[in-house]
Amino acid sequence: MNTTSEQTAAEMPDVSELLCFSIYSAGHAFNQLYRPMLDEIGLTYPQYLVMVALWSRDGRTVKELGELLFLDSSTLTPLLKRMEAGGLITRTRNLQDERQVLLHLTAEGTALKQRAASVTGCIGDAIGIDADTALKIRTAIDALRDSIHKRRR
Amino acid sequence: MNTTSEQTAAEMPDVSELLCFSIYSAGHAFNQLYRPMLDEIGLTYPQYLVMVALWSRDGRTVKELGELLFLDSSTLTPLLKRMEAGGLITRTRNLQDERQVLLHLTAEGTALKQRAASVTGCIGDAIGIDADTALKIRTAIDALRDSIHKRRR
DNA sequence: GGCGATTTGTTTGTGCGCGATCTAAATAGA
DNA sequence: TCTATTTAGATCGCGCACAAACAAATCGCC
Repeated sequence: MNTTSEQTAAEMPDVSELLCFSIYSAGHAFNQLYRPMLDEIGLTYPQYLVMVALWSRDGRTVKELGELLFLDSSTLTPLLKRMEAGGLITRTRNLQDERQVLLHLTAEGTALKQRAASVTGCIGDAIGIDADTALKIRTAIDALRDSIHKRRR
Repeated sequence: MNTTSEQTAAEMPDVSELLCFSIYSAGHAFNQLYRPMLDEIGLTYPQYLVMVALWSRDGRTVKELGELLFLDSSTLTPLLKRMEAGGLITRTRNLQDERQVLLHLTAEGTALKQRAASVTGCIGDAIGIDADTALKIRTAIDALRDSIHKRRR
């Protein structure tokens, strides 16, 4: 008996027993649940998250948005360009610091919030759990995520 | 007061309050946690899940694998081809039903299990939660995912 | 002021992930 | 038997997601 990788074949758990797989597949399920509703307002799921972030506070920088969504600028730049091309947001350099790009909602982007509100409501109905249970799950997962991020530093 | 989308601006929750976002970002965190370890054995995270599935039962069809992992053939076919090119698995048509493709581990693919065992162990240490808590989270998320899948039928 | 280090965002290349569409094999029915 | 339907995979197009490499602006420090 030792602590190296010389383990018996029986020690590899089934894929369905991995916590990471539960989260992985639940993420896909949410994506698929949102897709048809978001299709109707012309958003992808990550774009929807960007809009939610900007609806709550307009004029963020790419970096701020990335820290909020845990996404890299190399993911956000093309995504934001597509949203700009779609007329939802504007991307302008900050005149006080030309390194930064400021993100602002257009009138169209702001107006979309009303239509998106019903999507958010539908999701709540669809997942079929009460707010208290949802909060408990969310708290546990957020703690897990933050713990992982901490260990990656 | 009515039940249409005419809601006040205040009703859109912050992105960090969305359960779907917690799962979305935790999924990314897991992916980033696994990546450096899986890099060393030449696997991506979805490829690792395929390997775990085949280590527990070899000779699955693409369809069976897709049902287990909740992935479409349009995702799996190219992924499995890359794994075949990498010498981890073989893809052969089932002679009893030529529509099916059987997936079998190569000697190299089987051998990789030993090295992967330490990865799975490292993850357990890294996330820093006890098995009981992990099981509770997993059960809740799995129920959520299945509930979503049920409503999409 | 000048210059190296840091910060911010972009580009590039690779690999998912999925809807839509297609092909071939198997099956069901008349 | 012969055709219609179903099933299993493959292909295509698009949009993430991220590492690595890059460019430009700013900061720190003299």
